[in-house]
Amino acid sequence: MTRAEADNRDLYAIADLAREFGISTRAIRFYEAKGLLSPERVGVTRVFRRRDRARLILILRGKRLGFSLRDISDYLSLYDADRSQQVHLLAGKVEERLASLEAQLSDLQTTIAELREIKKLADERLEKA
DNA sequence: GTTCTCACA
DNA sequence: TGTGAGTA
Repeated sequence: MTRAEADNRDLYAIADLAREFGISTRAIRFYEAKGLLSPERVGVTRVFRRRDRARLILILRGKRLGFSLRDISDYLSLYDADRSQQVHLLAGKVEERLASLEAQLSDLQTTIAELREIKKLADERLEKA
């Protein structure tokens, strides 16, 4: 199945989505258990529609950007309810995440500078010996 | 192949 | 934030 075909189809088994996105079926069930996904059922078997697939894409993107499942869940739950509140929440979370990353970057730069200084001193001692 | 639950890192 | 194992 090509990506375009996957995009147009409306019914997916859990294994289809796991394969397409390179994640485990366990992870998909885990996201459902956490309330991020709510596939239909045929009997006991999950049936995912385009909507669920779209949500899964958002989940994976959120994870890649470093957001918790809780954050992503909060965001997704506002999709139907209140879109302007959703955008508001997003803006806040993004700002928070940026601040966190910038703090990490700053810490890393401090650590790198310190290590470089140690390296410099060590190299100088080697030259004398 | 799918489901669920429990233990575990 | 998931995985492994056992079950049906």
